[in-house]
Order: sequence, then structure tokens, then C-alpha cells
Amino acid sequence: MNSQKIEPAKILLAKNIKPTPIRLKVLETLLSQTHAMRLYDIENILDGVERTSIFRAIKNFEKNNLVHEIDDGSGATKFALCEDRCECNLEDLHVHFFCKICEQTFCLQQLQIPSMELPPEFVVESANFVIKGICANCNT
Amino acid sequence: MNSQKIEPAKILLAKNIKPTPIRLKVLETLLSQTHAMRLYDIENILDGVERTSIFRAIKNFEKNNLVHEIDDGSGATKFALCEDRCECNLEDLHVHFFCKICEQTFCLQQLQIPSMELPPEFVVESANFVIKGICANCNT
DNA sequence: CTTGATTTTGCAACACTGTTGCATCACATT
DNA sequence: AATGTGATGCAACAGTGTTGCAAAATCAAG
Ligand SMILES: [Mn+2]
Ligand SMILES: [Mn+2]
Ligand SMILES: [Zn+2]
Ligand SMILES: [Zn+2]
Repeated sequence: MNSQKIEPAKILLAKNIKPTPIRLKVLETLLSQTHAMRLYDIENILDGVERTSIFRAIKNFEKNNLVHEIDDGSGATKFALCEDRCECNLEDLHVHFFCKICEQTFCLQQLQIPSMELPPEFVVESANFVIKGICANCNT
Repeated sequence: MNSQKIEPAKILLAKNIKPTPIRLKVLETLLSQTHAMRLYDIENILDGVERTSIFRAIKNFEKNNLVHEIDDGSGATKFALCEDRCECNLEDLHVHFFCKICEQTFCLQQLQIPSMELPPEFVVESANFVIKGICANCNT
């Protein structure tokens, strides 16, 4: 019955994050959505919680490989939960999809970012691959 | 001898853009660089020209397929000239490279953005693929 | 050329996002 | 209880992009 409340704490502890009230709220918010969220989105849902506190919680999550950030060109960075065993390495990177209509961003976790043959002496460390168009929901 | 001054105007006219003084200056600035530029970079080089005027010139260029914009995650959008026959279609899209050291962004025009097998009902219209790492110049 | 319409530019102000500094609070340890 | 560490709230700030409006330049007739 209280298993719903125990689970988020477990997730945080598994990543060595101290489960403070705000961090739990932020994590629960992220868990409640199927798409990536802006700081502002979380702020709206968690009415009364400071932007800065959410910001620092997210930054903490990022440092501990619990969330990854997506730059979808909308102006605001979006955040989404990583998969269980994600360590945010190159192999963990996946393609994202930004819908121009609903403006939501989805993780296409099944689509790994392809490796490219770079010019000589270029070293790859990370990547951001966002496909833009119309999502299934908005595609009548 | 004045062929240097005629050329930028020709480029603009070829794209049906009226070659006003500011537009010529902005285009010349873009032509003088090998990497993509922020609005702020152009503003610094064209000292005395208003940010807004550069902004509107760039937007005009974009609309007429003379420049394309790149979202490299640095916080500021970057702009680079399109290739001659570019119409900013899906096939014209290419990969970009952002160097974490010099913070410059390069067009890898030889690397076309690969097409991905999207989930059903998803329609692709555009894409932004940025690889991040260390560029040849900064790679000792 | 003169007039009037259209476009371009300069200037100011604004909105949004992300970020930092600092004081306060909660909590754990001694 | 005293103390130290970390979390949070509050305020202020910087960077970027964008819009409104008036002045200036350009263009198109008459
Ligand atoms: Mn994702
Ligand atoms: Mn490019
Ligand atoms: Zn959609
Ligand atoms: Zn570099």
C-alpha cells in the first residue's frame, strides 16, 4: 500500500542520492510523465517549490546518472530519466524526438545514436541527436 | 579590384535578398569565418551595428535558405552559411561538431544526417545532430 | 522632382531560461 | 546541548532572443 512511496526513495538510494523531500517530489514528477520535462514544467506541477531547488535537484540527478538532458531547440533544456543501468556513456546515448505541434520531447531509447566517421584528429565525447517532426499523438 | 565587393551582393541577389548595407556586412562576416557564429560574435565584429538589425538580417537569410542554424547546446544558437544549392531539405542536413575547448562549431558537410527508423506514425521534418568533443585544432 | 507608400534600421524594453550568493533551516554527530 | 554539514528559500543577476515603435532610407508612381 505504501509501496508507491517507497519506490522513488529506493531509486535515489540506488544512485547514492540522499532522498530529501524535494528530490523525491522531483523524481515522482519525472516518473509521472512519459516525455522529457523542462525545469518550468516541473515547477508548475510542484507548485510552491522553488525553481532553484528543483534546479539543484536536477543537477544532482544528472551528476549521478539518474537523468540526462536534451537540447531540443525549443529554447529550454529538457530532462528525462535514464534507464536503469545507464551510465551516460556514448553507448547509452539515444535519439530524441521533438514534436513541433505538442512541443513534447520523447526518448527513442531503442535508437542508439549512430557513430560517425569524423575528420582526422577529431575526438568524440558526446552527442545530441534530435529529430523534429510530428509525433504519433499529434499525427491524425 | 572591386570584385570583392560585388560578390556578396551577388550571393544575396541569387537568393532574392535585397542587398542592404547591414545584410552585406553580416554576410561578409559569415564569409570571413570557417565556423558557425553566434549573434553575439557577429555583433562584436560589426561594432556599431545593432543586435536587432543583425538578428533580422540573419532571420531573413534563414528564410531564404542562405544560412542554417545550429543548436550546439552552448546556450546560444549558431549560424552558418548554407552550401550553394542548399534548400534546407532533409537531404541537405548535415552533422555538426562542437568543440568543448575552443567552443567553436563546425559544419561537417560531408556527413549527411542518417535517416532513422522511427516508431509508427512519427513523421520526420527536420533534425539536429551535434557531436561534441575536441576538434583537430585543440587536439594537441 | 515631389509625394506617398514600403522597407530598413536604431533604440528601448521585455520575456524566458539558467545560474549564483547568501541567509536560514533541517538534520546528523559528537 | 553544541557543532558542523548539507538542503532549501529568497533575491538578484546574466545571457539570449524577441517585439514595438519611431526615425531614416528606399522605392514607386504621379
Ligand atoms: Mn532520452
Ligand atoms: Mn552546417
Ligand atoms: Zn506531438
Ligand atoms: Zn576546438
